[in-house]
Amino acid sequence: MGGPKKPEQERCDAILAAAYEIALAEGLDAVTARRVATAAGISTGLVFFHFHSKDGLLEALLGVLLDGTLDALSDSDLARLEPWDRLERMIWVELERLVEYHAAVELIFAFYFSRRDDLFRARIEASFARYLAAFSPVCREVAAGTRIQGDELAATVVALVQGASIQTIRNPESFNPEAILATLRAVRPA
Amino acid sequence: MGGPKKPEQERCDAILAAAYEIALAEGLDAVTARRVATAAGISTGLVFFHFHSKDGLLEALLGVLLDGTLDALSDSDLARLEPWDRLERMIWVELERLVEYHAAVELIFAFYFSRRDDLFRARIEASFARYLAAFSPVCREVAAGTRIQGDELAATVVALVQGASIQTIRNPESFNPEAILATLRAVRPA
DNA sequence: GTGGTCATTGACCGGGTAGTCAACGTAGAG
DNA sequence: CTCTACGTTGACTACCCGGTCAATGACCAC
Repeated sequence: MGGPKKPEQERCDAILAAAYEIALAEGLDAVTARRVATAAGISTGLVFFHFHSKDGLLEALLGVLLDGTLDALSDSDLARLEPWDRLERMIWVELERLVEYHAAVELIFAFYFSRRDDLFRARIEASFARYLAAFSPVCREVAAGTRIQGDELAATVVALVQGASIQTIRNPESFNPEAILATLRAVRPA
Repeated sequence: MGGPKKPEQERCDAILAAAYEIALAEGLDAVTARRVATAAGISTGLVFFHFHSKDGLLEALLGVLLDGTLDALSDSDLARLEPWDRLERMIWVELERLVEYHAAVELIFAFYFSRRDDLFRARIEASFARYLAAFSPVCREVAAGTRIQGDELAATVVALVQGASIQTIRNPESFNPEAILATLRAVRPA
């Protein structure tokens, strides 16, 4: 028994990397303490030593997923554009990211729907809510002086982007962000 | 051993009803042969006698879900309306249905994301595809004579409706279909 | 009645799971 | 060098799962 020691951070990262790989390749159900331990080249007990429980491991894994896929939304360097152009640009960037990270986004949805308690949902909900927060300002600008209500537009945009994420998961190859963008451009208020 | 006999149909319905109830109340993971049998007041063996395997039971349950929630889309009695009014109306009806059946829709998504093989996904995909088929004709009519492309509009509408279904699941109480409809009306082409 | 068909039971099996723990190495402090 | 603190191991427990099956009863045709 016993074996070489590594710093906590390094071990945790290795375990999470193994869990991430298994989840991507075979889905959330395949993420068991044993399989993760084997994939990381350590014993099962060590997983619990570092993450206390399986839920602890999954929470950490969810954190990795959310940090890597949903938390880059920003319109800081777009301030010079007209509001509608900025909105279009933000949507475009987001749709491209959804295509790129569709496997990770699928895992996030798998987390969301695998449980009904708040353990995972609260975290995911917070990330989703950031969508609304990110789109709201520009939507209000776009709506100003039109018949459109800013908050209603923001709700619609969020629904559209999230629906697009489902399309991306359903069929990553055939999903075409350009179709949605083209429609938006065509209904652009004068 | 042995016990009162019931016709196959009646038994299957009772088992499915029990499974449905458990799934709604506690999620898909809670649907085990034992729990379903207990809830239906029968023995575990009988579940397998009637459905052969757990996957068989889940497939049947998914069928019940899809029949009850996604398969009523139709625009037959709306032919007299202008294309755009018809599209609005269809979206409205669908959004209201999503709110009403949000628990069942959530279960459908749980089915979708619980597995990555085609056992459940193919069935759900077929139902989702019917969305596109249902919206395509009216979208083409709406697009005729405008800068909008019919098929692109249809893809956008499907994404919007499916995104709205996620919003409904996230927060059934606060989700407001009217917000989306109002935005659509505001961007309605002349 | 009698025989046969079939729904029904529940104990049972093999297997995978989360989580525990006493024993054991290893490294660093004194 | 020794002692202590802690990372590490893997066998172990308790549990629940899907699935099987011989025994059993209910029902029907004759």
